Amino acid sequence: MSEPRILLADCDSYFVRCAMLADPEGAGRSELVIVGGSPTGRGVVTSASYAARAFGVHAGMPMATAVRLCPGAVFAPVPGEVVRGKHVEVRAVLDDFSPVVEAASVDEFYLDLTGTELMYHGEPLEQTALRIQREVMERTGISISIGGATGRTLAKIAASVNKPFGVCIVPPGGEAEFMARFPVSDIPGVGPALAESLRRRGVTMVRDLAVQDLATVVSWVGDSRGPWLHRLARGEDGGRVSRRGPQKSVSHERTFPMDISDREELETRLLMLAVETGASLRAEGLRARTVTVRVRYADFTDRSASRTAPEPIESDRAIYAVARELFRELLARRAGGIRLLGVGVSKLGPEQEAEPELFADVEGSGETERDRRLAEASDKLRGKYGRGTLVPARIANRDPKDRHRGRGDSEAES
DNA sequence: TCTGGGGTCCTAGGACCC
DNA sequence: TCTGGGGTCCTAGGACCC
Repeated sequence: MSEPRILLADCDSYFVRCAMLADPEGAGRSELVIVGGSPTGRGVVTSASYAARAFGVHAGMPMATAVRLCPGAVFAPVPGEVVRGKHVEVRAVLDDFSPVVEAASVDEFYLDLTGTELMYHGEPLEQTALRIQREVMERTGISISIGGATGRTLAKIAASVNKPFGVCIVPPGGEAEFMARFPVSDIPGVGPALAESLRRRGVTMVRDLAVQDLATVVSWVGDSRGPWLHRLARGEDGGRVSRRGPQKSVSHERTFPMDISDREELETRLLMLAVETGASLRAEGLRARTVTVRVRYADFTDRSASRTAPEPIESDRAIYAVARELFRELLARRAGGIRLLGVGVSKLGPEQEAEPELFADVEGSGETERDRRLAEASDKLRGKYGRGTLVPARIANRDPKDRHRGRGDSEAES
């Protein structure tokens, strides 16, 4: 068996690069570019150029803060179309280099080059990585950084070492030494909560963790994360590259520009979200058994309620019917201004082409054949004439100015 | 400074069944 | 009489990732 040879290709400030390509005359001409929600709204920074990062701007920061820190920047919305398009282009280049490519997110790809030594005539992994990097840049205009190691987690950490446009390969056998220098919070999967609980035990760096025995680490972080974290601290990374499984949930949520207390207004928003979720579900060719409603109150506490139907559903009407019941239960539990509302579906399965009479009025699902045909018809209309063509009467009857409020940032780009 | 939107995975308790 | 153990499903909440 040859040693695992795993690469992580990570696009450098990907959303910024896409925004520059989407708007060559605006963002494309500036060094200071910040991509995210509206600068005056409640959004956060999705990505900032390296020049803007020098001002202290970083992903996840409220836009209002970013404006204050870096007022001279060009503020751009998320360029959804370019983001999706370049993802496909980058992927195509990577497919030419590796038989196994896994898209871990829109801007990260794992490559498994295990067993390709003959194909590459014994070329050192670093040379291969440099060639991949150059070719991605030439063919797509996207800058990537590449990390390489015998496991996926180490490859991912390595990719961050020489960013941007860098390559870092961890030599086989050098894994433990490589890991020792990092804070535990640099390990993907160790977030603020776990890092803080380790810090209280005197562990900040991976090297502090590596000297602990397995039983101790398990007693600290639990049976499921303990063995994983213990091995990783020693540079033992069994993580390989695999195809992603089927999608498990579909959801849409929206933070309002101002908190909303009015129930009618909230139920109208809920309907819009149910329609969006239904459309996304059907676009994937899926049906769902569980509907979940999520509410975030003004004080940032989240509450959710979910219900699982005996039979899968797919129509906007059926999703909304369940969502409204759940929403009213949530409101009964706690009143007050609401900042965010979300509708999600899970327990997904494939859409079935079945005999209409077999599915008509299925006991318990509350969804009829008529509901499904109506949903299918509106999908076709939307596909033909664009989103917003067909909205439920309750939404269409509202003031058009009103309809625009509170829409997502990604829609502001068009 | 006042905190997005889309996901995945884990935990823990209760219901229900054998 | 007052008390088993395991498996599976559902629900709510939370950590984490990009």
